[in-house]
Amino acid sequence: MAHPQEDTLIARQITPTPMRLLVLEVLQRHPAALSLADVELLLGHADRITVHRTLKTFTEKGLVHRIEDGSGAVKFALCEPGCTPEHHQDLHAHFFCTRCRETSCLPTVAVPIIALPGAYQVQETSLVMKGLCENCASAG
Amino acid sequence: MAHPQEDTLIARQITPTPMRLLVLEVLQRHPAALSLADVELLLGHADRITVHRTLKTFTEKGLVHRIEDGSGAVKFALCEPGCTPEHHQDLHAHFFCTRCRETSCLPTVAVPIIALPGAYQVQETSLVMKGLCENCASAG
DNA sequence: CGGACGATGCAATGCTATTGCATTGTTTCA
DNA sequence: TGAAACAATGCAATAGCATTGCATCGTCCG
Ligand SMILES: [Mn+2]
Ligand SMILES: [Mn+2]
Ligand SMILES: [Zn+2]
Ligand SMILES: [Zn+2]
Repeated sequence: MAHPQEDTLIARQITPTPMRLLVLEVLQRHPAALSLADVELLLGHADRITVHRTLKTFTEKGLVHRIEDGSGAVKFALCEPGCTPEHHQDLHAHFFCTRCRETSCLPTVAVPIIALPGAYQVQETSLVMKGLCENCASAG
Repeated sequence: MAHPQEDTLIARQITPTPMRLLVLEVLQRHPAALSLADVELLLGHADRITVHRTLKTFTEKGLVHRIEDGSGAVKFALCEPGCTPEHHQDLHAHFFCTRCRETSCLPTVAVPIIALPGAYQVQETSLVMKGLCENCASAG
């Protein structure tokens, strides 16, 4: 067993490959949510498209979730262990810092369940807050 | 007084021009939030960049608000009369239909005020729900 | 009239996401 | 074992949205 990450991938029915292990490591190592460009940069010399498809596979298998924070680029973050592509356990809010442009998960802030008037059928709810993150707020 | 919309623009300190009156009319006529491409299409032969700058001006003056619904394109919708660029009165949720790709304001659904742990400074909160709109849900 | 300023429109560019296709590598099975 | 089948990769190309540069036009003053 070379990498402990292999089990993580296999558990989600993702064939482990060197590239996928590298992307997973980067996601595990960084606390903030990462965009495609972020991952590409952190990996050094990785092909952008392969990383893109890796993240797409991870999303489809329930290993990561997508965060649309309005920054223009979709961010990705690891899911909780219990998540599946259909039923995510980690339905939490996200925070986008307008100063350092970092996006972070707020695992303690649950997305509220809201009853809509009329015949709306809600499939997904996203709650994004913008402002200054803890670092930037204290840095002035 | 040629157009009744002129007063609306003047009240927001926006110089009325033919293009701006046309864009405002389109926004008033359509209940759903509109993207830049939507407005361009509805206007017929309008220059995309001019419409873009018109919407930017409208946003800066507090006449419309931006909606980032994750569709890839930013949507725009008219604000309530009391809104200013700094203090929006209409802090409501939005709904994006995954079938017809229309985005609508939910004026009756207020964005919840959420206290964040730590030193976060929230400037703005966005609550977007995805699913089937009333039309698409009843159409099956 | 002539300058100042704002609005407009065309061209060009940047950035993100996505697809096509050839190649490589690995698994499967006769 | 060897060939077919399949998945993953990487380069090229494309699409779509947003934004900037710059020249032009029009209007408002002085
Ligand atoms: Mn998250
Ligand atoms: Mn709205
Ligand atoms: Zn920050
Ligand atoms: Zn719909």
